[in-house]
Amino acid sequence: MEKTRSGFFQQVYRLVSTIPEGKVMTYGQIARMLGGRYSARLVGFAMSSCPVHLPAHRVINRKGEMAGGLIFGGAEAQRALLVAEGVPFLMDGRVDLARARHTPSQNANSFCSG
DNA sequence: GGACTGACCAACC
DNA sequence: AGGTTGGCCAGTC
Repeated sequence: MEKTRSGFFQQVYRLVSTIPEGKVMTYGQIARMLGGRYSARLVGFAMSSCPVHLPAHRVINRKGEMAGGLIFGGAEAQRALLVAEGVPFLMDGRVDLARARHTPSQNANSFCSG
């Protein structure tokens, strides 16, 4: 009955929903943290679905770029949201994963018990 | 009911 | 050092 077992997507949504402001996560990191390195594709696809109001704008690719979620209105809007939250960017216009990368304490269930 | 598609990443050579 | 391929899950026609 654990939602976490309902599906890989649920795990992604759960993890993404725990990303604080001013922080971002990469598909690979989420995928690897969930178990598979090849699952990155699912993470990206999970965002594409965006069935719920998830901070998908805080999820970007490995290079720090954004796919321009068709849900936000475009990569520009996507980046605007991150900038508004205070996410550090590089001169190239990419997210500074070096500082914006969010690293959960291997336990993103901080709200699970709550 | 079956096959294709879809915001990617990392190992292999 | 770079180019190519494999792989995961869910939704849709």
